[in-house]
Amino acid sequence: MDFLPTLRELVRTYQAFDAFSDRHIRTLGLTMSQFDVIATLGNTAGLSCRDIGEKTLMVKGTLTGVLDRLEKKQLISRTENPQDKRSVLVQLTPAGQRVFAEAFPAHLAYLEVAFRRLGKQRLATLQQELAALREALEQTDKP
Amino acid sequence: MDFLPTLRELVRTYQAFDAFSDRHIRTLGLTMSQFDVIATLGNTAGLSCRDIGEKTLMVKGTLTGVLDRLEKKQLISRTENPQDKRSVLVQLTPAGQRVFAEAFPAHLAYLEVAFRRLGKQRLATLQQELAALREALEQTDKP
DNA sequence: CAATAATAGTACGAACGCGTACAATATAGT
DNA sequence: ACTATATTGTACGCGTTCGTACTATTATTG
Repeated sequence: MDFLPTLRELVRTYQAFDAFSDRHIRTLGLTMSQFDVIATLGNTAGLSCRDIGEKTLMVKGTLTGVLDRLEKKQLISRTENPQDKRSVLVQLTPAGQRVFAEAFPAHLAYLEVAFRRLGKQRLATLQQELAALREALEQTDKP
Repeated sequence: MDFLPTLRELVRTYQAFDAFSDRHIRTLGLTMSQFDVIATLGNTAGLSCRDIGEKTLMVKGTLTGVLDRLEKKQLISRTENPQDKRSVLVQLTPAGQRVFAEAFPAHLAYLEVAFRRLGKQRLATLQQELAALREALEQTDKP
């Protein structure tokens, strides 16, 4: 049973990251999910909900609401996709592109200050061990 | 900017853990938060909301709703604390204790299968690196 | 001792997050 | 071509999460 400290640390660290990131994003008038969508749409010609969901790890049901609120803020637009009338083309509006151009680099810089404290080596180790845990979790489900 | 892969892995791994844990807990008719509260109350003579919040990392506003639903399921009781009439003594009911006695060991065993795949050494490393990141995040906020 | 500040919970609104059900459209299989 | 199946997005309900405001009580302090 001595995985419990690691489990607790995973939860605590994720929560610390989430709070840290959130604190900055809110100063920009966005939520994390909204920022995530804008960051995903930046430098693209538009994506479907399915694509956005895959990249942001949101399920489609969640995405609908987030897009609704972004649309109300006039940061994104939804247009019909002529190739496939089931799907929707989601794009940044000019205002959305301005937010992206400003908020995205600012947020990366903000995060980098914290992450850089660890140093390249420790970041690499952490990534590797996290991936190992994730694979263990995913593999344990399968069979 | 090469902390991004580590950041992504943190999010993915946490999400994988969350989904993995949740899948099992739901089969017991509980949510993660509800389980968390029951696990915290197990083997105690009752705790205040404040105590529970500290251990589960929930803010009090969140806790109220979770406790409401546990009370409706008759798994916990809320009684007045005579020493301090502001605070409330939250305890497991007999039914709650039965759920604790059954669900808690079962869930630990379920989690252990996945975590054991990593081995003691890697778990220790992961815990250590996570803690380092958390401290970096917390320190970056302070000044 | 009275005024003020701190603390414990609850109430409430906004936004997620997930699962399920659903309508519209596309793709396969026959 | 025609039906069965799959995919895309939305609708909706339940539960969580957070922040803010509020009530009731306890501590502090002038």
